[in-house]
Amino acid sequence: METVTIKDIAKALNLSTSTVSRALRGSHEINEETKRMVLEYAEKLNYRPNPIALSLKENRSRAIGVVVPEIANNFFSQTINGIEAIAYNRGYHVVIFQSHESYEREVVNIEHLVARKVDGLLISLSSHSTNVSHLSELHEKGLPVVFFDRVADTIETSKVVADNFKGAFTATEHLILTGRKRIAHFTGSPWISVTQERLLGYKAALEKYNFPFEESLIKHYEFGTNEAKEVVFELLENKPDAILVSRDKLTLSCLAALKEKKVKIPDEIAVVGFTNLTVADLLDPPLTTVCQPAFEIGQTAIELLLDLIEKKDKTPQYKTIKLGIEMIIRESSTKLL
Amino acid sequence: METVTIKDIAKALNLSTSTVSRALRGSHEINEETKRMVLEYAEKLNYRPNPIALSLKENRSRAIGVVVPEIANNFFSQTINGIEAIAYNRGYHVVIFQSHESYEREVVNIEHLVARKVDGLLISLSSHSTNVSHLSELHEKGLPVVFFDRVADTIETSKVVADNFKGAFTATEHLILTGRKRIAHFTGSPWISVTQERLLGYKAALEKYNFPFEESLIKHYEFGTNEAKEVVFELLENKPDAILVSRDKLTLSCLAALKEKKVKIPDEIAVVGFTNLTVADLLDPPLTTVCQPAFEIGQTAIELLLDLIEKKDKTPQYKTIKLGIEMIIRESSTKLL
DNA sequence: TTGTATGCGTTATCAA
DNA sequence: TTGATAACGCATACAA
Repeated sequence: METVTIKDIAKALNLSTSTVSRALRGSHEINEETKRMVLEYAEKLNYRPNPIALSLKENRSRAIGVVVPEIANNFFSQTINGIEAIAYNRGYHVVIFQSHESYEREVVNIEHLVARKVDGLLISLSSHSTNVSHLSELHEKGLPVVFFDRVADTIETSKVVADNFKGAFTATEHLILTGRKRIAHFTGSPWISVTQERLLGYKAALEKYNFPFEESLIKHYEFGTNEAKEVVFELLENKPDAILVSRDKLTLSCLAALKEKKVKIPDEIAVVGFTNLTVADLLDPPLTTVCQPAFEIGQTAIELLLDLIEKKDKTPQYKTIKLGIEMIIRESSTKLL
Repeated sequence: METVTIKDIAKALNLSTSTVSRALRGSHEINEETKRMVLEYAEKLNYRPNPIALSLKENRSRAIGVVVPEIANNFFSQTINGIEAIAYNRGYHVVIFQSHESYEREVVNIEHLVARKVDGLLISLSSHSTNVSHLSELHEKGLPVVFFDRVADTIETSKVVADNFKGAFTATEHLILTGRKRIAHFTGSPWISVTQERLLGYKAALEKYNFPFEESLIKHYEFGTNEAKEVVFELLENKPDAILVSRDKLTLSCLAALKEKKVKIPDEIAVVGFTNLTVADLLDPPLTTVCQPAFEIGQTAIELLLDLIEKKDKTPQYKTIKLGIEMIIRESSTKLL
């Protein structure tokens, strides 16, 4: 795979590489005629500057590193689309890594990205990343980092999240107002920010209506342990009449578990899922969802990051942006209440 | 973001950069004691070789470029997981780009990847890539390229696909054997390989059972045009009693369209979807699917690619691998036949 | 066993 | 207006 370099052009045109470089960069300290010649010839040979050489020289790459727990997930793939849409327009490209919910993989991924001299980092923490020193070090060294969705409270930088508290509050309130008495919450690892916020929202709604908080109605599922369905079965033993579920996969597992136990939805148990599943409408009954604005989260996050990158000289303006979350109550999901 | 370089180590230890380099590379032409010292100090400073400098020097990157139409799609995200699993173990990393079903984006993506000196390319063509000269040129220049799923017949290199012919044949035969008389086929752009293979399988099954082939029972949907649901409505005018649908999104659109028209599935119309949707079991009735081995396709593709890359000196051994496809007939989807 | 010099592709600085 | 040179980080051919 040989490629055309400035040298090739210089040799062919009997010029020095610096002159060719100037011509290509559109410098003004150059003869118009020479410039024309160079550009023409470069075009003919389909010359492309070598970004690797540029990276080495400038110690940057015009690339953004993105680390997500997984991409086979509606929320994250939609977020990535939002990130890409903006990055593409602003001349950056996006390098995506998956942590697969593993702390170790996350650390390795980030090392790779840093070694590759990404100009900034967008990250949603793996569910096992309780220690974030790998990130705080980078942040202190001056690498622009923006968190989205699963954030680290201990690191002071920009963050973009959905209003998980409000989402959980609204969903729980909805269940209460439609007559549910024993509302369970099936959620993810207790130490990730999203889980905590949702749990708080759930509790706040219970409190508002003077519902008792029952520990046994909360179940956490941790990735890579037992089957999520089993956890739902345990939950069912405590006789909930509604379940508020966090995240795509847990929602699917919950529905599968209920189906397996032949539980009638929503007659016996109502379900509300925090999910960006595209099939919620097709289910029977249609699933009531609390939907995160994934695309917008991605867009907002990359915009904040690019701002940090491009104003790197000034003292950084960190922002935490909380985007509205939408609850979609689909017809018939509450029909029997 | 300053980083530790060989120079820093050399200076601190009063050595030349070459000695340090040798120590780090584990060369044998070096004093054991010096080596120990260097390694120790490098460890202490958390030295990491700069892959960009290496890329510039060696004209390669230990990175694989992957171009897919979109990642917010079960099939492709699962494929990417397969690719990553192998690449990671063999010391390569994976750079993912989306063509968003656009020929122009695909061309730009590939240019980026080539400029970044990827060691090889894995690609599933966008639905608008009828012209593949951008790829054949690269292939002729010696860049290892492996196609998966949506392949280019005109380029002679390794390819990994599912047995789409057989999948469509089996599905159609299943519909025939369960008593369907007017089997429609709702599918994607006519010029992509997958569409063609499936169409052939569908036709072959009809032929085997002496069913007439009816042009009006075939509908193609092209991304970015009108609504997929509208196309299904058109199809319904021709009174099918079964629909074989290609791809995730089309299957969802088809189900949504049927639901909107209050068509009873499978009583009035049976549906079989070529899809890797994880919710097929949860639908009512459960959806019969023809399921591509996405993870394995990814694994196989990257293995072939790495073989091409690592045996670049020898004359390349191109293979076309067709992986088995699985039809999952879920209970009750045929209950009334 | 170690050091010096060179080159990968590009641009910035300085000299002509 | 143009050219020569150095530098980015690393590895290696060659010299010591």
